[in-house]
Amino acid sequence: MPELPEVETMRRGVLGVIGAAILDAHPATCSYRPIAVYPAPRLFAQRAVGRRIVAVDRVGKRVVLRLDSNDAVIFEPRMTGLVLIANPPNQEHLRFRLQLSGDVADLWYWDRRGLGSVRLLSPDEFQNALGPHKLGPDALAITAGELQARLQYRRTPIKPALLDQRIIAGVGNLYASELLHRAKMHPARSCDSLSRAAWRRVHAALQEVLEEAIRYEGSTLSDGTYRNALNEAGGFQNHHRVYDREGQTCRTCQRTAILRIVQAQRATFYCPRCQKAS
DNA sequence: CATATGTCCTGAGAGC
DNA sequence: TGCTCTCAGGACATAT
Repeated sequence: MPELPEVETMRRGVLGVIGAAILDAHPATCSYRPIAVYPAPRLFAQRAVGRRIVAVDRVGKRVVLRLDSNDAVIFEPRMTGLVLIANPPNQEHLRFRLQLSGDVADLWYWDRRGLGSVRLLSPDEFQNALGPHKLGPDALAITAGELQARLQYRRTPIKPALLDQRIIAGVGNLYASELLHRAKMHPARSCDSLSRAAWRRVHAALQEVLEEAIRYEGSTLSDGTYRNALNEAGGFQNHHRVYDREGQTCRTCQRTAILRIVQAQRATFYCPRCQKAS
């Protein structure tokens, strides 16, 4: 489940494509149901071929190639997507290929479950699909005040609220649990019960955990799906304090077993001693 | 508007 | 051992 740290790692891994021109753009032959490609492949290629890549950005949990035509190519990995410049984990889940000019390796989109997408959007389309009414401020750029202002009157539990991309972009299920543990905040605490000091704690923990996870190049869970652009595993899974650690001892208090609960149909992990309910 | 639920997809792992 | 079943969760559609 690539979240902000994993997608940022993918982005950094493909910065070498900046300056290259797109020679061809097409779905990979794949026996599975095709992933979403927009516009349809023929038109996609028509608009992409011959254009030069001028920047590689991240927008929430997506990798974005900016083209000299002002169009953008958006890779959205969702659960199991990868943006690669070498050695895919296997051939059968390769979904899309961008052939590039010069010495630059081709850019591949690989996706085991195929829930992700590859899109080419005009500036208008980009605004409609990924503009500020669809996505909140980036999790690495948001201030403590903005975070508080956007959530403080909600009556929902804080953990699922942090997953709402219109509020804040980039946080997913894994890092929501991790950041709340660092903030010593119970995941079921109602947003409208948090003090200003508590919001500052949550904000500081958010920055901390994302920056640390980026340093370790993201989390590769036991299914091994997530890889960086060179098909290497991340390292942050070894530093998780709660995620996927049900029944194991809390690394902070050294005495309490981590609990797993379900909120909004998603698994939440927390330490009942370090993250008090009130 | 806010909030809740169902859906897509594949493969790992559980249970019998 | 081999089969069937559940589950993982990002984003979006639809319902309340």
